[in-house]
Amino acid sequence: MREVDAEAEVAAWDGVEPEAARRLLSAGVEAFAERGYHATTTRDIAGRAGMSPAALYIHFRTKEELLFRISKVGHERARRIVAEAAGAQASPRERLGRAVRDFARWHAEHHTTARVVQYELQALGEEHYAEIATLRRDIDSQLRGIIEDGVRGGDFAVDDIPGTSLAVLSLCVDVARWFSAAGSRTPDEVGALYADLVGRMVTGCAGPARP
Amino acid sequence: MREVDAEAEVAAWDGVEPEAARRLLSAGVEAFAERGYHATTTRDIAGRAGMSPAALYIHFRTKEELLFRISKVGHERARRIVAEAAGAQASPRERLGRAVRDFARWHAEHHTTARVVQYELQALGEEHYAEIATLRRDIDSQLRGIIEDGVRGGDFAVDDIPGTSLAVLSLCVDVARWFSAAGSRTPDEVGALYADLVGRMVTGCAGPARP
DNA sequence: GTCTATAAACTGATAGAC
DNA sequence: GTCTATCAGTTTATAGAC
Repeated sequence: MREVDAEAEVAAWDGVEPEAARRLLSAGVEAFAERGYHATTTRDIAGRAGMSPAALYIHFRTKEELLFRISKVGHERARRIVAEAAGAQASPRERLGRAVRDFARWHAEHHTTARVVQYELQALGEEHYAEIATLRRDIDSQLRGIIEDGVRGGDFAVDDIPGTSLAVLSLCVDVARWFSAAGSRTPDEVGALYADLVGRMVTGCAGPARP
Repeated sequence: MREVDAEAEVAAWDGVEPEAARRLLSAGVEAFAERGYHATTTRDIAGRAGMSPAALYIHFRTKEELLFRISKVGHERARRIVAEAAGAQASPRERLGRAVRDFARWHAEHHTTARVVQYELQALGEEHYAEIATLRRDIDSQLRGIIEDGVRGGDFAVDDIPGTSLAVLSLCVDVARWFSAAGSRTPDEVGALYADLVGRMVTGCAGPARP
């Protein structure tokens, strides 16, 4: 199980050269997700990648830069997922469903990477954080745009658009915290469940037993 | 603002004696929430409490024990909030609304404490973690119980009860991550918004524009 | 109970051989 | 590019004076 996960995460560093840098990024994701950035030592990362402690500094200037590279690639992937759903030729309800399904599923399937992406921002330096924050704002506004479209067109009944948008994003992001590959739910199931729940959240109605 | 927050958090350690231990717990919450457990030094905690580094070890055996005390008191408070709503004499819809409103509001109002409670579990030792995990399972089952009651009585239309329960809990917990006292929402407003959103989540209906 | 001083271990990062 | 060896600084925790 662990090795399968590690393989899957290695595959995500397609553009990175040389191979040793990819191994270090993959080892970093594993270690940061497991223990947190500050509890992880450069020795641990290098060891997981099968190298000496010094080898890390050939490919990354500092431990923080390794984190930044992980965070950047992860955020770009997450942004693309939401942007593709938001830009699709479909109704707001279908776009929202797809955005939530794919975004939540990504956080489940890549929960190790997602955990680092979402919960280790604190450890980034000021300039690196600013760069990541731009990506995060874009993800936020893509999602809010879908909801705004739906409300404008009468598809959704939402009172507090920024609040609902924030809650939907928060719901999906937190999948990274609780999801476990050993648990009873597959990433696909999480995506389907969450798309359904969010669909209900944007639907105002006087259904059964609603006062 | 910082001093007001600090005062508010100090008030939470009512039962703890002596006063120096309360100051250390309060300083620990502040520091852990700001930088994370592993990035916080015992020097920093003691400094914030106006003491020398060695003074911490008079009141706590280790830094981890300080974290455990914070985590335990926080989890007990959170559990009580959910249990009181779950045990109220009211309809499932009212009990769920109250549970979500109060639980989400607590995570907003006490977001520093809640951040430590929810995001520093990793740093606990094995035995301490096991003790906390019991409290967490209880919170989980209290909430699921409300939803089960509602489904049984026909008040709620929920397909996946454990999944919905997990999502509701996750939604509320993650408030601690994003909530900022400087933001535009008050804890009361967050509670009201979340109670509304969760109310919709458990309502199946063929409302406006739902396929 | 609190302080100053310090032990003992570990950490991120570098130097220089190969 | 990678290694071994190591520096300089920091960390948790303790010893002993007051």
